Amino acid sequence: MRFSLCLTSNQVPSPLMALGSCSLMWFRKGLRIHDNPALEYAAKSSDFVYPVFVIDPHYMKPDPNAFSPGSSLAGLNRIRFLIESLVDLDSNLKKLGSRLLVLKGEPGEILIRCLEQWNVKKLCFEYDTEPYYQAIDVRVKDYACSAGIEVFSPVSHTLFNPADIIQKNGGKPPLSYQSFLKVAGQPSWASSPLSTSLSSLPPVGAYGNCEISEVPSVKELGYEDNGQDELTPFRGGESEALKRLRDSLSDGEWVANFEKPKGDPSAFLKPATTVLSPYLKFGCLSSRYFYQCLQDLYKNVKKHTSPPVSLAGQLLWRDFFYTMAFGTPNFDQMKGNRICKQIPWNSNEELLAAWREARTGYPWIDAIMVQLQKWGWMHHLARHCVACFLTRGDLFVHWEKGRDVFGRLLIDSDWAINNGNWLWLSCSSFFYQYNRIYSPISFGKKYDPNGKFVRHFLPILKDMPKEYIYEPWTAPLNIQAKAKCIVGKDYPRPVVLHDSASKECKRRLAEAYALNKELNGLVSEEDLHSLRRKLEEDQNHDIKAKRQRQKLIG
DNA sequence: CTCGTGTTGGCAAG
DNA sequence: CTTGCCAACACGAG
Repeated sequence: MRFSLCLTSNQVPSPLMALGSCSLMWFRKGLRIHDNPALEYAAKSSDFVYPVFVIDPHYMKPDPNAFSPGSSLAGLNRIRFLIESLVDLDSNLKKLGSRLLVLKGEPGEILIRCLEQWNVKKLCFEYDTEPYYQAIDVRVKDYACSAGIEVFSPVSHTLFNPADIIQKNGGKPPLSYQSFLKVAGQPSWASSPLSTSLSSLPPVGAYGNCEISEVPSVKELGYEDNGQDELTPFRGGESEALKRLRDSLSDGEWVANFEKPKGDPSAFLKPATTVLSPYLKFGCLSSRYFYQCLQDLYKNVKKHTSPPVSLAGQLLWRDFFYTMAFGTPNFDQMKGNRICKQIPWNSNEELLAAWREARTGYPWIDAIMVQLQKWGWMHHLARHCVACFLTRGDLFVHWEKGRDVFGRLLIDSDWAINNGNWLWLSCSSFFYQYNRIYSPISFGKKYDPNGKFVRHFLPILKDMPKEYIYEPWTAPLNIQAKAKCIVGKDYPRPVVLHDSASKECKRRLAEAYALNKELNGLVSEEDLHSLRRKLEEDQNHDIKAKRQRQKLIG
């Protein structure tokens, strides 16, 4: 376990010190009691513990200009999930004789003010590898060190410490999952049981004139009841996370035989996966505890699946992306990203909006996008389908645009994993077989030939016969009329033709790959610009040639 | 340099 | 339900 310790004890003794030693536990992710080393350390030999959560306006303040209800960064479903998680955390802290102190403002600034006012001796918080927190944490740590406050910042959000893996691999993160597994080995903590219970916590100290509040409601944060008919069915919080974990683990056979690629993306009444990702994202569930439970279960069965497809393999994917993201400058963009292929994506706002607003005209794609808006969660393969469609499969829109939409609307959206998967799906990194394109028609049909998933999330198509539900534009007009869904009026026509669009995408990627190879990855903005022009010229030439051919035939 | 491998494509044939 | 083919890539081990 890594932590930084600063004991430059030049602090002037204050009269308050006689009251006993105080610790501050700063919650950000890690919204849990179980397996929380920072909380445990804060509680150890302290007379008072201040459990603090700072409401960051950057993340929580309503933004009326955003394309969906929520803040500028997070949709309402995820904000609600976070609030529920905080309410649960507060209630669990109360059971231990403590409570959650909620403050509002820029987190670094607020934290420093708390440290100043409360005579804190130990500052404890879970280490966070995201750039946003890295910047805040440097500032807070600097202050704490200069004030002689001990800082304890353990890595407990992931199975491994990304920095350890990078070091073991010679300074660079392992670029493939298999090499990651080899370098990572077994987690250091896995040999002994994790500490998962706390019997009590020291009381909260006096907090003077700091503005403390209870966990606010979504309404108190300034969000109107938007009257949306269907909200996410997933409730936030550690209690819910542990319940869901126990439910999943209770079917040992299911866990032992779990194979990620074999799940049914159209299952929504009973999803084909655990739906523990949002709880892992906020740390309501410890990934280490989950991993340990899985190892215990595997020990007691005859045979079980293995990484990458097993359930434990999914946690390792999470660590893989965390490590890649931590060790790759500009991981969240194409420019200046060492591992990202430079591709002349377009920034067609109309195509992007059609995708985002579930009106591409492909019911399978649109239904998934509605599920994203309403639930903030979709099956992994459903995410693949829409991400592929937006980028390398059909629309050739920049993956960063899709990343932003997912980043906002998913309740489990996680900076490292979201960016990693968009790099993957767009064939920008990790995965390069751009000929393998998910069909927006046949992929969904394979799992759900009757279109139950489409009918649920796109009720306008609920009476469309199953023969046409994945391609309603092919239905004869009388059938469209009978189904009360005229394509072009009640439901949009396809924004592109999949056959020709996907062929064009493949051609563009082939050209872009060749350019990346030729320039050894050092593709400048001008290079991309001229490639874009060349591709357009070729396309126009193709179209003209086709017209000529048609003229000759006609 | 070659060769094997890579979490999850689509399609047709057997 | 399984197999082979499509057309083809990057990466890393040797």
